[in-house]
Amino acid sequence: MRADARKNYDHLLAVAQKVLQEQGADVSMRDIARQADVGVGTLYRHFPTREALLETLLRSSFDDLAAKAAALENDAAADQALVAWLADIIGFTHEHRGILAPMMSAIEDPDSALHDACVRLKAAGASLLRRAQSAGLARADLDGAELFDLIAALAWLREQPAHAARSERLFSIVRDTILRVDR
Amino acid sequence: MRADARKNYDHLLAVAQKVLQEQGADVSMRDIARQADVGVGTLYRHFPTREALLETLLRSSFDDLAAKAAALENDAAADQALVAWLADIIGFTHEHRGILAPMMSAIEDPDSALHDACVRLKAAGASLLRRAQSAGLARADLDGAELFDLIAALAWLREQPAHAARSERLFSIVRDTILRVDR
DNA sequence: ACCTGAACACCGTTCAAGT
DNA sequence: ACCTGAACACCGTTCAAGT
Repeated sequence: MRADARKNYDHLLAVAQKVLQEQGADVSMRDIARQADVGVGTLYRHFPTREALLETLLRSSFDDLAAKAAALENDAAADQALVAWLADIIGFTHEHRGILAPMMSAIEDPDSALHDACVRLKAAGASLLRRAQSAGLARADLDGAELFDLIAALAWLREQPAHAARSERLFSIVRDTILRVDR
Repeated sequence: MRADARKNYDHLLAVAQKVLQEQGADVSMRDIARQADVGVGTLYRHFPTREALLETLLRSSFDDLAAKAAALENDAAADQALVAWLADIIGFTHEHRGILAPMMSAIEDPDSALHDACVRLKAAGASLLRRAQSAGLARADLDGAELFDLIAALAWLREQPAHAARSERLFSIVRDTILRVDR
């Protein structure tokens, strides 16, 4: 990459990170280019789609979540490992406001730049679930796709301002359903 | 209302109903006006906000849901009454693609034209829940707000194309959580 | 090779001007 | 009293023209 291009690329990423943090993942592409003092075309040249930008920005976070899942595979308590990871995912989507919608589209669109990251997350969750099920610590009649739906639904709720106060309560309800705990 | 205004109003409603059905509740206001062969200003004059239009279009459906809830209050099986009504709500939001987002905003915005309808639904659900709880048929540690969140989350899932195949399965999982059924 | 920004096709919403 | 649609301030995305 040419030096000027590299500089634009890096600067764009830095600015995008800040702007996404402040405005959410659905901020306008124009706004990002504007804040970076760069033509819109330059933004699109480096990141042909919003998903490509999000993927680049969040790659390390996705890697962290995958690594965390892998580490938790060796955790003694298979149920607590699963729950801890679910909480991490929800925390992640909550930190990155607006990321859920593109992720939900990406999971069924193999051409999306976010597709692989989503598939990895889903697989990691499924694996943790299977392990908990093998240990008899999670309900057996649940598969990875259903688990993903439940997490996505909780993540969506968490994005609703009205719901904020009940966030932890509902997480624990769903958690107990997954683990099949009676209280 | 003047005769020409009345005619525009009625025509606008008829066209909006058709267009919303085809395109979803987030269709552009411009498109509605265009399809109705009317200036945008005329649409805004009759319906100052998208919520006002939606409220008018769906008023009878909201009334039906409220009436249904009232009728179910006298149903012998308090648990089945609650579940049947939940299914109705989810069916309603699914029939009217795109209605969930404005409803979620409306419930915390007293100025929204949809606010009252949402509050009524929430209250109706809470009442059916209390009745089921009194009969010992629903878990006691759940309140109306939490129930509303759970329904909203299921309704949201149902709007996700990827989730379609698991829709009924997840409904039954959440249903059993609410009723606290062990299988 | 890369950048720019005008251009195109859209929005939501308002409001002066017309009937 | 009501209707119209241009006007304003935005979008996403592309691509000819410039460096």
